[in-house]
Amino acid sequence: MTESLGLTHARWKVIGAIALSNNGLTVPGIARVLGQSRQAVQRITDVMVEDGVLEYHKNLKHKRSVLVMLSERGKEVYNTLREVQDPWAIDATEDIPVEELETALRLLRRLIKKFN
Amino acid sequence: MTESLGLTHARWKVIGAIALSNNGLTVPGIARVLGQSRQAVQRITDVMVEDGVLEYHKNLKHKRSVLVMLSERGKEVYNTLREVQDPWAIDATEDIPVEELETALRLLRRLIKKFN
DNA sequence: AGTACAATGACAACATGCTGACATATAGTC
DNA sequence: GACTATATGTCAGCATGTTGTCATTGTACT
Repeated sequence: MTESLGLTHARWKVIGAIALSNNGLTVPGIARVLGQSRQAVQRITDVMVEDGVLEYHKNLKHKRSVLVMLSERGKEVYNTLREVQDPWAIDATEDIPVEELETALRLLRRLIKKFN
Repeated sequence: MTESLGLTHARWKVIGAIALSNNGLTVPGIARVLGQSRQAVQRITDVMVEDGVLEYHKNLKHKRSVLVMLSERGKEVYNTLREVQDPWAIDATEDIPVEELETALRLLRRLIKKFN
C-alpha cells in the first residue's frame, strides 16, 4: 500500500505519529509514541526530510531538539494513503463483530501496558 | 528471557519451529512455518549450527536441501527456556478470562489467514 | 549561582528482515 | 526419456531495529 507513494511501513509509522500530534513532535517524542529507540527514528526522519516529506522546525523549548512536522507533500501523502488504507481496513474487518474487535484491542492494549 | 541462553528472539523462533516438528525441517520449511523468507532463516541456521544449537542432517528426499534438527544442546536450551517462558506466560495472563484470550486469538488467526 | 541528573544528538557495531538474481536440483508433463 | 516449471542454495544490496558510547543541552535541587 505504501509502496506507490515511496513509503515503507517504518516511514508510514512516523508520518502517522506526527499526523496525530498537533504541533509536531521531537524525534525522541516520536520514538516514545512508537515505542522505539530514538536513534532508529532519527535515521528515518533524516531521510524523510531529504525526501521532502518531513520538515524540521525550530523548537522554542530546546536549542538542539527540533520539531518534526509534515511538509505540504507529507500531508498530501498522508491523506492519499488514508484514502487507500481506511477502506482496506473496513473491508478487512466488516465481517467481524465490533465487540469482538474491541475486546481484542482492549486485551492487546492491556498486555502491552503490562510489559511496559 | 533468551539472553541468558545466548539466544535472540529470531533464533528462538527457529528453535520453536523445529521443536514442534517431528523429524526436522528444511530451511525453506522453517521459513514457511514462520512466514518469512528462506534467506533470512538460512542465515540464522548457519550461525546456530556453528554455535552448536542446531545440526544439519542428510535429507533422503533432497540431495542439497538438508534437514535442520536440534542438537543435544539445542534440546537443553529449548527445555530450559520453556521452563522460564511458560510460567511467565501464565503469570502474564492469569488475570484475564480464558474466553477473552481465546476470542482474541481466533480473531488474530482469522486476520492473518485473510491476509495470506 | 552551582551542581548533579536526565534528555538529546551523533556515530558505530550488530542482528534481522526483505527483495533480486543466478545456478542447480526436483517434480510434473508430454 | 526430454522438457518445463518449481524449489532450493547462495550471494548481494538495502531498510529497520537494537544497544552502547560520548558530548552537549535542559532541568531540578540546594
